[in-house]
Amino acid sequence: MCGRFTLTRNLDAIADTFGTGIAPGLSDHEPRYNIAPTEEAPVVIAAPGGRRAGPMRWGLVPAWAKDVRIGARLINARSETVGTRNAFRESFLARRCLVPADGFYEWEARHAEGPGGKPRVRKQPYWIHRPGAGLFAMAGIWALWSSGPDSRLATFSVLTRDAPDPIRWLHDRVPVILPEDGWTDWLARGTPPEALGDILGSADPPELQLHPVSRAVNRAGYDAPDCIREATPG
DNA sequence: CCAGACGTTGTT
DNA sequence: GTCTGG
DNA sequence: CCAGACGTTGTT
DNA sequence: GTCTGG
Repeated sequence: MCGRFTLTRNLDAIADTFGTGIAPGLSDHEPRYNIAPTEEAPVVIAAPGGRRAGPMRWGLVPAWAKDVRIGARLINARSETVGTRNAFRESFLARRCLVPADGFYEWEARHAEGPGGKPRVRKQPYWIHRPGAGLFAMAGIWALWSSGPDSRLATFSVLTRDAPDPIRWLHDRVPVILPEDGWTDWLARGTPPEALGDILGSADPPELQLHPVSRAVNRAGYDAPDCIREATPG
């Protein structure tokens, strides 16, 4: 499921929606139409002076990891089990975050014929977003990893849940999207684990729309407005 | 006890 | 670091 | 998530 | 087919 997402709004809009200050590393954020695993994105956490948005790498690297490469496999965490998994539990209990987004992608495998009648699969991407393409908060967890005495890397993972009916035909999992009234408790250090489960379990997904887009988005590293432009599939 | 994994998705 | 499997 | 690689030796 | 990188 959530293997790509968009964040086309500028920093002012993010700061405004999430009530954050901006960490130094974010001052140059440009609209993003194709954020892929291992890339950096702005993430909101609770800080002493209030919420703060700072850059983190997508794909959680636990503190005990010997190698950053584990992060490429830890881009999603199932909300149903995130509290019990070795790789996620500590982050779930102590380091939760909001991942600002205004859309994400899912793919439909279309079976077609290639040259010589050979079967091949065309992967048709769909952009999924709120009506009006407003910002929303994906539930996330994060970790700090040290590769040496002076180098620290902040990484995050996006929580998932069963897809709601309007999306299910396309995909059975979606990111957990937290309503604004759950943000503070989700981010707070002191929220008890039971309450966290309630927040995740009661998070009704917002109304979502989807439409097919150019297969240009399939290529990680291609990041331009036509990633979200409506395309005729097939 | 030690060694090795630590995760999700989708597809059939 | 902590859990699971052998 | 998708796309692209998947490997080593030795030579320049 | 499966793993890695983005």
